Amino acid sequence: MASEAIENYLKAIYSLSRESPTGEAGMKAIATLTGVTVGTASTMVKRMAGAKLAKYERFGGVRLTARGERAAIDVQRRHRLIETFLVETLKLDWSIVHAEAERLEHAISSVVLEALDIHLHHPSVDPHGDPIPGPDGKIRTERGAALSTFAPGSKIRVARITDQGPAFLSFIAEHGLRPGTKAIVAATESAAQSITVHASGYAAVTMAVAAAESIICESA
Amino acid sequence: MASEAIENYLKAIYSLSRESPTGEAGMKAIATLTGVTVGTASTMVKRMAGAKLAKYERFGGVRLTARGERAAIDVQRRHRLIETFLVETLKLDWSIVHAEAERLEHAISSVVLEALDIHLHHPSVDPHGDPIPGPDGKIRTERGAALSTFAPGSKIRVARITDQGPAFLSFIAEHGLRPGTKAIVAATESAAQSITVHASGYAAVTMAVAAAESIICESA
DNA sequence: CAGGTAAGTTTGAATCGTCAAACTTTTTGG
DNA sequence: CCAAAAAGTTTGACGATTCAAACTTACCTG
Ligand SMILES: [Mn+2]
Ligand SMILES: [Mn+2]
Ligand SMILES: [Mn+2]
Ligand SMILES: [Mn+2]
Repeated sequence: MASEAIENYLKAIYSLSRESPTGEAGMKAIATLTGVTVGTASTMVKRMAGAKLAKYERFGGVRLTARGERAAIDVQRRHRLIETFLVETLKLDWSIVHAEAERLEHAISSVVLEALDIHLHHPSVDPHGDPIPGPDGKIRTERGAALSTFAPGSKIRVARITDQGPAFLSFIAEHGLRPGTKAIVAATESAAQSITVHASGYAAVTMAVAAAESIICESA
Repeated sequence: MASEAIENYLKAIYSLSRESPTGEAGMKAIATLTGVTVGTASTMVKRMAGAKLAKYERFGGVRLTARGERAAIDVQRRHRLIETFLVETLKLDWSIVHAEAERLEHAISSVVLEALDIHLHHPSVDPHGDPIPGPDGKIRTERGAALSTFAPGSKIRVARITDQGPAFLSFIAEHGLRPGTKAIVAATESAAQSITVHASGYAAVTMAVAAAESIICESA
């Protein structure tokens, strides 16, 4: 099995290459996401290439091999099931579970994981709305567009939150913006680079368009 | 915080010195319990002494400092609460949970731990009958005597199992011998070094006296 | 008490993961 | 096209944890 460190690199490379148009991750981004210096990331990626988990050439981008990708998805499944458990069963606040899962994901065995999955009745998304990969590594495709792309008057449903920071999560939850809630885009103000959203039963909230990029929604 | 390795040494020294008459643990025993060579144990204990977690002198026994003991008890609390959770909530078999908890105990934060404690309604013993230390480090004293010390005809109640091996645990569970069950000592045969126990609703079972040392019971 | 055995210690080496700092290559904006 | 800037690579070092093997001390047994 991959070490805890390697598992973190796998996740980082996986999610970075996911959102990059080239399908490759840069060293700098890998280093930042894993909280390590660029030199360290470079060294470790080379080691991962030796272990047939990643593929890269000097000064070129990094991508995972099939083996590496599968391993990354496994870690992601563990992470998301654990987050779901922490919120659903232990009633922890969704704003803190990401950090907790970051450590537990490396210590849980597949026996415990599958028991957790059964206990939670095979959830399909985690508390942030991210899809939970199946035990076979299959992931349901994610739909939706950033809140920032909706026009005033749009009726939306929050699908996912891509910023896992506790402060942001707490802030938006106070205004009802959690995965599943419905809301209306009340206004956009291009001069102020702001967008105002109103979830029924909550006070309307105005936030920067940049912040609204982290809220993925569907038309509703 | 202590590293995962150090936490394992802490637990080993703690439980060994607990059961030793001198209150000290030997290097050989520490090494065996942690699955490491004696040289490594020696090196690590010296390091722990430097960190004021253990106290020892060359060629003398090892004991924990107050700080070390407190840290060891914390790990034990985590271990036992996790075991309880795995059995009670996730319905895993008690014969395997020890090994699982051995890894998870190092990854769980106090926030998650206390949430687990609440979810389980503050259990006082783990699935093997071992007491769960309180968050303050207090441990209820353990009563009972080894099954091997009871005379034929004794009515007993199983209190704890001190052998955490899956094979032994599965074996005795098949004969109803879990913490809490009542049974009668049907016979002892000194020539065969055996003892026969009968739990109501189960077939009587004969085992070596040495094996019966691992089953702690009270008169009932 | 004298050996012999068991227990404990030291040393030298290896692996893993990391950093800082020097260096190299690529990219980018005039 | 060309000089900074950004990105990436290497090297040397370090701390943590471990092993094997040589060595030392303590404990027992006849
Ligand atoms: Mn992690
Ligand atoms: Mn999540
Ligand atoms: Mn452990
Ligand atoms: Mn136990």
